[in-house]
Amino acid sequence: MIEKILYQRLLKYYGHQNWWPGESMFEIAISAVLTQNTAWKNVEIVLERFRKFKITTAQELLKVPKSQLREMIKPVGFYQTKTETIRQLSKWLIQYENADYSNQLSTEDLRKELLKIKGIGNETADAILLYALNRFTSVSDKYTQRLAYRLGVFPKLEKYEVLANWLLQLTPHTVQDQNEIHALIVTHSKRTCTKFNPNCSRCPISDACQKRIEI
DNA sequence: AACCAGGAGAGAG
DNA sequence: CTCTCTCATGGT
Repeated sequence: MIEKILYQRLLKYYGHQNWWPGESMFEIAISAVLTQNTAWKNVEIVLERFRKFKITTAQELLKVPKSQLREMIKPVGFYQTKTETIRQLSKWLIQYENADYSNQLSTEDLRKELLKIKGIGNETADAILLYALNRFTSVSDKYTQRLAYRLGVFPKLEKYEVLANWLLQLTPHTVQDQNEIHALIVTHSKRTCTKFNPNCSRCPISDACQKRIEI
């Protein structure tokens, strides 16, 4: 089964990804929102601005006037909605950090809280849980969806929950492995299979590819 | 110059 | 439940 070799193949070929590329819990959480349907390069522009203006904590972000915040994050697109989302997320992070019971809350409860924030959906919530809060969960996305389909794991493009469970079966049950597999799938998809290449000469899993069609 | 990028929400049917 | 629109900038 492809499940047994996929993780090993990707890891051997691409190496450890050392995700998430952020310098703090705050930066990782905020950038998870900023990168929604946006190229990471645009997120880097905004992160650099934040560092330049000393916005390195949730408290500092909330001090910035909304109008100024909108201008600062323009490069990532959807700047009006994302401004509201990162402000609400910042408020949540402050509450989370101040709560003594934060470590007692289950990952599922934290997930529900994050999903209440307008602008945070399944993928972003899981990304924050896994990469910012070091909680055990999986992060699925469109790349995972297409990859699983092309490998013949599912006969169609499956919904988030199904793919999230597939990822949990794919690797050992640790935070680090889920961290790695999602990063590997993103890296792999960006480098070789964003557009389907029927030759796939530099694809480490081309022999396992069953559905050779573009979706 | 269309098309996509490390999505999500609202509305229609 | 699934489909379709919308939000928006920056790089190919």
